[in-house]
Amino acid sequence: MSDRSNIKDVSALAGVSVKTVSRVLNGHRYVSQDTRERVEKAMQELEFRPSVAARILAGNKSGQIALIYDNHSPYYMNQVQMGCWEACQASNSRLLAQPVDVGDAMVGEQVRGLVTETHVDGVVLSSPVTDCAPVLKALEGMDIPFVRISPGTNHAMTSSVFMDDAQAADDMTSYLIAQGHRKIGFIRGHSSHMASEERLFGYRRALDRAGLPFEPALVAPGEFDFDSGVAAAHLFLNGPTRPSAIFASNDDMAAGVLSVAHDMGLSVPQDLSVAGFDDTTLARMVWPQLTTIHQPTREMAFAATQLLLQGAQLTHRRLQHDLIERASVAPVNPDLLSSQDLS
Amino acid sequence: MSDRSNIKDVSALAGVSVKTVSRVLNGHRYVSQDTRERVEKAMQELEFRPSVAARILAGNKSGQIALIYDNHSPYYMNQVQMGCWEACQASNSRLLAQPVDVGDAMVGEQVRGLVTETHVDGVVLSSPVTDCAPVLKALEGMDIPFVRISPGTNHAMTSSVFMDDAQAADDMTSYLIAQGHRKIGFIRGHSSHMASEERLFGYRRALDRAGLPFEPALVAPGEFDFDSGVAAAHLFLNGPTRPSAIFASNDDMAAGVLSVAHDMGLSVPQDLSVAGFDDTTLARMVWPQLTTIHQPTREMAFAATQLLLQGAQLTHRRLQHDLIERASVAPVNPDLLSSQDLS
DNA sequence: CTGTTAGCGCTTTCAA
DNA sequence: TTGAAAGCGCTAACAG
Repeated sequence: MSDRSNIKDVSALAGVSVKTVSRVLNGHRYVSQDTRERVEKAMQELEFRPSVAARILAGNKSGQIALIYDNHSPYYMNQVQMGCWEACQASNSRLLAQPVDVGDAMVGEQVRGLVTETHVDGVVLSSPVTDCAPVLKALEGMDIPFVRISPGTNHAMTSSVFMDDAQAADDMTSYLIAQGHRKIGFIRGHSSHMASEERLFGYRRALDRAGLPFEPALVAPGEFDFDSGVAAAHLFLNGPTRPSAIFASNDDMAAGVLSVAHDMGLSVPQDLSVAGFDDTTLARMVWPQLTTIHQPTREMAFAATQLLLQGAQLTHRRLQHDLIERASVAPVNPDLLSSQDLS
Repeated sequence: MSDRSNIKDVSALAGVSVKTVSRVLNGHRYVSQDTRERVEKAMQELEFRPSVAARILAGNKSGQIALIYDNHSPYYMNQVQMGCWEACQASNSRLLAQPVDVGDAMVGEQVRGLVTETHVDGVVLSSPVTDCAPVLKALEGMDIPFVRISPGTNHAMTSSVFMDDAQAADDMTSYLIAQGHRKIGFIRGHSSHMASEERLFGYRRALDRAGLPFEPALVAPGEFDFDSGVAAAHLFLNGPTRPSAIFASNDDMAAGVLSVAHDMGLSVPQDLSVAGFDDTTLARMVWPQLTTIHQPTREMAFAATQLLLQGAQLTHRRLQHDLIERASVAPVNPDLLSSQDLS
């Protein structure tokens, strides 16, 4: 705070009123070219930087938005932060990234506090805060715009950015079919997430289009966690209708399947193909043999932030996913299914 | 901004002056128990939240600090953010996390702008911004306290928190040597991080002490990301001087090496030992076969932030690293090195 | 196109 | 232990 100069200093140096300086600062029209230049020169000379605090207090917008997240995967959050950050850069806004604990009984209050204390103009919610009831309720009661990235529920409630889960699941299923698989186990996602239903639908649609029968025995329940994947893998691999490929609705469950496959001495993908959704790019790194649907996390964050900053009314944007094939998922060799490999 | 209540509303409801409310807000002494309770009740009733902007403008401290970083590894940044965040929580401060590009010619100006615009009370610098001359110069010229996490240069300049990178790399290298390895590939870190040089030094020192030759061909460049690890692994494993162990300067790169090893059908650690620095515990969980130097990143960030918030004068704290051995890294079996395993 | 005058919501003197 | 008044640096009406 050594020698901060203020708008008054600038106006004095430039020989104009403070209001004129303010106009220049905010890019208003109706400032003569000559005046504008004089003011800008003065600002430069004094290294003038407008106080955000003062602008907030005087005006009605802060130029700040908040990103609220509950940190699950570093990679996921990194992508989200970068996406939001880039959009803010482009709009000359500041980003306040605030972690919360969606399990905390006080989350709603925390968010309310954050918003009123900092005067942010809007809020970006990333999963799983997107579906955290206390937070949504707090935000709705505050008359502040917010956008959600991949909301699982209540799509109609706010603007949101998401991907086409049904198509993604369809793509992956079709890919597996093209590899020669005929019995493909599917592990559902958590029932509270809209995406789970969508993915199941996509799976069925692909089977249907390929003329393959839908077998209920090849669908296992799941809750998006590692243990669900383990349970489902046991169900499939020890059951009567043994699939040659297992498609999990997210990467944690796919990890569970891989773990079981490994324990049983099965090689992936020679003995069993495992596919999953990939939130983070991490899964791909960790398990190169995993073929995944890559979710465009960063792009979604960017788009969501853009939507918020542009003040778009209730807009929904669907972004494209990618199917990322890492290892060649070998066509099924039924003989191999029973052999006990080394590895 | 629907119905924000202000300090005046509170004072009216509580039947006291605004100054008294302010006193309660700031935890001043000299407020009678009775008055304090009345005020607190009024605040609660009105869901009062003090405007940060107003407090900044009126007072001389903002209750905000900035964390400035240049995002190289998501894991690393996640840990840094969490550490800073926790320290802020404890001190009731707000954290502004701001990415910058240390290569940008304007980075100094950007930081200067950030500081004066937001009125932050202090700044935490994480590597490699810790050693970014334009930023350091800008900060020094502003009379604002700042603390550095793992600075590579000018230790005496500011308070800092760091670990002994050379010793850590030395420890790991010595460990690998003790396991019987004689050819140990080393993957350097990003050149903008001073720690990279330290680690290379530690690697060389350990070799030297053990009487092993330093072979330039066993040092690969790296940029702290997954792809660097992949590239380096290819370089080593397909090159003429094939090492029996690869030591990566961070965990993202170690992951890349593991991925390649897997693709090539090599078992770790039977065919190839892989070691790395580790910002989180995640890498260790995912790859139990990985031996790592655990960097107390989060702890360093926490300590640095604490130092800043407590206004400690020129303090340096060195935190201890740990060598975490996960799987028994089998002594080298040269025969295995050329065999192409199934797996 | 430009200037004047009130505040925004708080903290800080200075009194009581 | 409490209160009254004067700003902090800016923007928002209103004038000119």
